[in-house]
Amino acid sequence: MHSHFDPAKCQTVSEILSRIGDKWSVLIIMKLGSGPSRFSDLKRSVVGISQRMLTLTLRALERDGLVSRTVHPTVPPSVVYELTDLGRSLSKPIEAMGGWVFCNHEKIHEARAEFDSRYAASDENSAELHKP
Amino acid sequence: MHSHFDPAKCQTVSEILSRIGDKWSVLIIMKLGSGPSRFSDLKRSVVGISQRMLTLTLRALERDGLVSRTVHPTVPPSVVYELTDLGRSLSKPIEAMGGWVFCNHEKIHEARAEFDSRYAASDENSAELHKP
DNA sequence: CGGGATCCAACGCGATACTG
DNA sequence: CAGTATCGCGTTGGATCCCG
Repeated sequence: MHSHFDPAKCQTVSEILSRIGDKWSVLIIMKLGSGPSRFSDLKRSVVGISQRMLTLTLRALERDGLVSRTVHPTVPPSVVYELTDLGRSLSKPIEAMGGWVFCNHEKIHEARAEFDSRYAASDENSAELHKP
Repeated sequence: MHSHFDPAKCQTVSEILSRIGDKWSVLIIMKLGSGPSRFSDLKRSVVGISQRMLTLTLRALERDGLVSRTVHPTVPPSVVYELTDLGRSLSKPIEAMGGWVFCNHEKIHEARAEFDSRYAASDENSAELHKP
């Protein structure tokens, strides 16, 4: 049976998807899906992330109960992040999305290329050469 | 065996998820999942969206080949948007995400409440940050 | 009716510097 | 090592006006 798209459910889905669907959350969840990581590990694995965004995203994920944060009071402090049960259960639909993207991203890029070439033909000489 | 989270795949997934995971795309895809809609229909169904964001989001979805745009040259022009086959296939993993959210959003809100109350104790005026 | 163009406010996010 | 604090700019997105 198919679920209908009732408005209330949609908005909740949208809200959560906006949260976990941002650029960095998915990458972090995917990385943590293969095991716990320390802060520096994450920073190295998630290429291009700033320490600020890593901290903010981790706190958001922790706040949502998807990631746990464990501080080991060693002399150089080490903090280990790990998916909670909730976070691990989220990995499944994310993997489903991942599978879909893996199967269809070529079609998307083809569609984009076609769309762009069609659009560029009618607007090719309006490229902005000067900016205020 | 199941897919590991290899970096290349993750970044592609992240990119697409960022695109379709934004606030409005999901709502529009969900709405179109129940059948074709005209521009005004969508504007009315997707509560809170501005005509600008509706236009921009629809064009992005069209560019990605997820939505088709059909113009009927009637005297009052009418434009009908509809999911493509690709868009319909995307509905499935989105529904999977939706199902997960539907089952777990209470846990998320509980986790947030607990996190906020714990955090508010040490910084009581940070509660104001979450208000519109 | 559908949507492009423009102005402007808000904030997301990176870069940098400083703590414990 | 694992953050926090501050600044600054680029992008996002709403409001408004106008056009086919």
